[in-house]
Amino acid sequence: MAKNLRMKSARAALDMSQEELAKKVNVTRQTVSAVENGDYNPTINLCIAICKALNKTLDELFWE
Amino acid sequence: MAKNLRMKSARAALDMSQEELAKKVNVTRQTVSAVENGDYNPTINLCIAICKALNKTLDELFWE
DNA sequence: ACTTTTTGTCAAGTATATTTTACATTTTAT
DNA sequence: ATAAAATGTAAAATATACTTGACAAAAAGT
Repeated sequence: MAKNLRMKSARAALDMSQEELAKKVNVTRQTVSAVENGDYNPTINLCIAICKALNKTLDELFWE
Repeated sequence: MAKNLRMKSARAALDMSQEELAKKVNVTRQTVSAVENGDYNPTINLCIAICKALNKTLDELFWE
């Protein structure tokens, strides 16, 4: 899978580390890293939680 | 989880059965049924495939 | 230069998404 | 009314999302 640069960028715009985001969405830092690097296929609930934490919508971060 | 009535409605609008949709997105009919009934938490790739099959976006079918 | 924070990654384990098989119920068509 | 198609659901098996613990490397701060 491809890297999610939109997510990485949205997180950077809020000056938030992977660990901070991970804590906010109740997953591990490794999971956040894997999602950003396209290493796997997250569940929709995790995607929604990430969007809310980054003030974005699904289309903005995960639609093609 | 709550039922996904927007998805059910979008599928009905195309006069498509759960089985037809399932075939298009390469999952079983039971999985489509479970997603519509909110019985679990699908992966983002499945959600994207469903959106494409129903000519909708993630925000239209899965965002709150 | 050094320290601290952040990130990438890996291996082994656990939780859960998805499949398979199967049967009952509801809806639609004749 | 009856048959056929569509849907709900459940138990057991498999695939994979996610965790835990750990180490190395890159980036940022002093």
